[in-house]
Amino acid sequence: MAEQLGARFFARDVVDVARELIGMTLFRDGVGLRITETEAYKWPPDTACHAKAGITERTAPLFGPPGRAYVYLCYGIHNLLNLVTGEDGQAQAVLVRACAPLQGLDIVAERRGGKRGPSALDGPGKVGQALALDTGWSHHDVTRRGGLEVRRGEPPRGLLVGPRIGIDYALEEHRVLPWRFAEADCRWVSHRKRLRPLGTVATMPA
DNA sequence: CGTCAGATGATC
DNA sequence: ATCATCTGACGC
Repeated sequence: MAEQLGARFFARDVVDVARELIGMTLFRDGVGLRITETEAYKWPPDTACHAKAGITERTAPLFGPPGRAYVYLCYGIHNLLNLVTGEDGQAQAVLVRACAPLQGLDIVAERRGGKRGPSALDGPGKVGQALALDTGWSHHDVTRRGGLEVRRGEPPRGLLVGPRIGIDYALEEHRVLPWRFAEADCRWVSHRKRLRPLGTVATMPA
C-alpha cells in the first residue's frame, strides 16, 4: 500500500503543499480519491483566508499543527475539506477542490444520490460528499492511521495554475494570486477555463 | 456554450 | 447579513 503522508510533508509553505498534493490520494472507509485540484490559503496577508477573522471555534484548526483537517459548512449545504499546513501557530490550509474517483465508485455514486453522472467530483462540495465528511472531521489528524488518510500517488504528468474561485469578498491583490493548482489533461477539474499550464509565461497575441 | 437565481444553515 | 457551492432552468 502507498506511503501515508506524514506531518513533515504538511509542515511547509501552503503554496508548495497545494501544488504537491496534486496526484496524492485521499482514503476513507472504502473510498479512494486522487486529488486533481487544490487551492492555497494563508493568513496573513491573504484576505480570502478564513483565518483573517481570528481564532474562533470554526477556524481553530487553521491555527493548529499541520496535517489536520479543517472542514467547514459552506452555504449551509456543502462540507469543504482543507488540509492544514505550515508550522503550528501559522494559519494556512489547502482546499481540496476536485478529485478523480479511484476506489469505492459504487459508494460514491450512492452518496451522490445517483445524480448527474455517477461520480463527478469536480468541485469541493462534491469531494466532501463523496467522503461523507462533516464538520465533526475538523481537527482530525490525517497523518494518523485510520479515519481519513492521505497517501502518495502517481505524480501528475502536468500541472495547471490559475486564480482561486469564489473569493470575490477578498482584496483584489489576493483575488489574482495564482494559488490554484490542477492536474493537466484531467476531466475532474472545476472552472477549467481560467487555468493555464504551469511554468509557461503568458504572451500577447502577435 | 453562457448566465442566473434559489436552496440552506452555521457562523459572527 | 454573509458565504472558499451546486443544480436546474432558460437563452443563444
